[in-house]
Amino acid sequence: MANIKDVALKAGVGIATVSRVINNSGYVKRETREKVEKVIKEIDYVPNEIARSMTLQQNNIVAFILPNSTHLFFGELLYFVEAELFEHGYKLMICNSSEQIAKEIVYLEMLKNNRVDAVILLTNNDVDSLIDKSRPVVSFDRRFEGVPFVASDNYGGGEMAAKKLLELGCKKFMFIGDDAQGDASPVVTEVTNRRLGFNNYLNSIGINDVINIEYPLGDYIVSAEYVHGLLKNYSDIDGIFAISDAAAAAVIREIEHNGKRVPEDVKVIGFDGGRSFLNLGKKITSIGQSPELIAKAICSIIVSYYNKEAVEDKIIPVFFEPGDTA
Amino acid sequence: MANIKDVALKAGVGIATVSRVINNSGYVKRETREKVEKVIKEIDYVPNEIARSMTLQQNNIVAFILPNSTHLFFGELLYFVEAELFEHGYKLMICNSSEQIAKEIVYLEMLKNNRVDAVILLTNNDVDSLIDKSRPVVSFDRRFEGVPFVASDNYGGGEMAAKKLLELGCKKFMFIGDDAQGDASPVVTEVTNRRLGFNNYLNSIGINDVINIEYPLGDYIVSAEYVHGLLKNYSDIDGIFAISDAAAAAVIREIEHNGKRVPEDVKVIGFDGGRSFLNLGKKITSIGQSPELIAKAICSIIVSYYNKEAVEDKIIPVFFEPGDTA
DNA sequence: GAGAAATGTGGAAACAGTTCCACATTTCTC
DNA sequence: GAGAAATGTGGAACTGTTTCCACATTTCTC
Repeated sequence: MANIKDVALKAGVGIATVSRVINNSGYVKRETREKVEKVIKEIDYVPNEIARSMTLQQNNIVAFILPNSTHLFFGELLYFVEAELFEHGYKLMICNSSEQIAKEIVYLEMLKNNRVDAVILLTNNDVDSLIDKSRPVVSFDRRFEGVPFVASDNYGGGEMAAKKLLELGCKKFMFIGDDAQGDASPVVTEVTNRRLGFNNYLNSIGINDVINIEYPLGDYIVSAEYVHGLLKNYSDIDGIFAISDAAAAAVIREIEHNGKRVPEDVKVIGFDGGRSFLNLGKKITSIGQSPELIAKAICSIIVSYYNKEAVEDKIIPVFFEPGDTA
Repeated sequence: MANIKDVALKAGVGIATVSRVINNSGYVKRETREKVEKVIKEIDYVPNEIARSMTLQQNNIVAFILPNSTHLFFGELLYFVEAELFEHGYKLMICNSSEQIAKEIVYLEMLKNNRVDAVILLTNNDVDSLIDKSRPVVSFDRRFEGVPFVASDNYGGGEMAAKKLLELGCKKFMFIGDDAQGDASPVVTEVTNRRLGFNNYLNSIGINDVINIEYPLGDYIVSAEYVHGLLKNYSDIDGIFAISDAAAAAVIREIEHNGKRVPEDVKVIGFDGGRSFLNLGKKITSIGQSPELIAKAICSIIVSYYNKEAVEDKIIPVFFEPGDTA
């Protein structure tokens, strides 16, 4: 493949001049520019971005580490992040961790090697010590010391779900989420915030018997048996807030399987936005997160890094998405 | 950040020796190796992959151009492609074209600049002239001259759907797909193959009144009105094969909206595999494509490229995925 | 029309590695 | 124990850019 030297030689100018033409920088006489441009076309020269990134110490590659792009919401987020980065001239490298910390570690190392310009981190694991904080990192949904953070207003979302279920006349409430640690844990995850928003609001109006049950991490893969086991002891519940739409769907299936009707007997609100092109029958009522706004927030932080501006955490509003299950 | 020279200096050896230690190549005395390794740890040296790719003329980055990772099947494919590439030590750059040829063009150009090692192409556009065929390219679901090709056995899938609907007693058939060109077009897309498999099989047993109707490209975004318009003139149809599960879902919704029952009055088979974690109510009966097998086929072609082995097209079997709609 | 400012150009260093080659030392083989 | 083979090491060229710097030429300004 032709390189800059070939162009310079053929055009009878110096390498520096060709570089100036390509980058539209410095002074170049019109005729010289035209001559060079002609040669570039002729020999089909394409600047080597790898060599550029070497001198510039910058490659405009952003990496996105996420558990699983198959998860609808993550997939949407990925889509919008990519679109937004594209607008700003960055490329996106995707790293599915499949929830495996080992894979996350390998990726985190690899990204160091590759001098990736920025990393977007979406993980449930405690990888604090592995993050190269000397480089731009943005974390979604999980706080790490010294790393800018973007998340939906999960606490507000929890409150919203509680209010809605109350409004609809529910009396006995349940929260379902992968919130292993409970209040004792030092780590306040965003899932915890959903639970807290939900519980605290209900507590604040005198409802103290909210049931909180644990749903396995990685909410998109659950067996019917598992869900059955979770729910079997709670027959009087009539208002459920689930950690995700996927969890909500699994729960609704189980409830209906047991002969109760949703939403007539039990109302269920999920989280993420209830979108699904494959939905047949009911649409899940949900607290929506906007992947587009989140993506924009993440990217604006990355852009700020590039411009050496100060970066700060961002909390994105959620919205109520009506459906057929509450 | 420390570089190889720093290591060499501190360890009192030559740069070449450090390189040999890192890459485990050539001869290095045990003591020397240990000394170097110690220094690497001490000053936290991480080899710069950009510089490496420059000399090696290879960066182990594969790009995947696809319309939209939000589409469930594409998202799954992306997931498995990434996982498979990871196993082989490659990184994946993702390029959502959003079906816009303009964005595809920009990406195709950019990937040339970045000397990406290989490109996986998933497009509906005629970008033949834009493909840099001097470099490894694999195309999924769309044939380009001189580009290795991977696809599901779409023709077989069409036959399979026809047989199944016949088996279930259907009498009047319809195919719904984004197959604008019709038989007259020179381009045989894979969608065409699904249609042909379906039609040809029915024709071969004497059924010649199959209705083929057009469904808009980008099957994941359609309005109810649009679908209504498509179907309103065909009240006697009782067996439908739709181009995708998303299309099937839209069609089923419309049919039920019009007071008919699925599958009692009309049976519908989709394409892709019927998977969806958000499904409530019916699950779509479908001809399944295996994203995992497809991903493996794509990656094995890329690996063959790297090893300078011959590459050849691969057709991946499909399977019948039972559901509630046929 | 002289001196200053603006414009135009190319050489060479720098970026951070790999690898060929030459040379030195050690180990083997008969 | 001599010659051959294997092992060990560093220098330097090379990958393809950008950019600083020095120098040349043109255009302004009074």
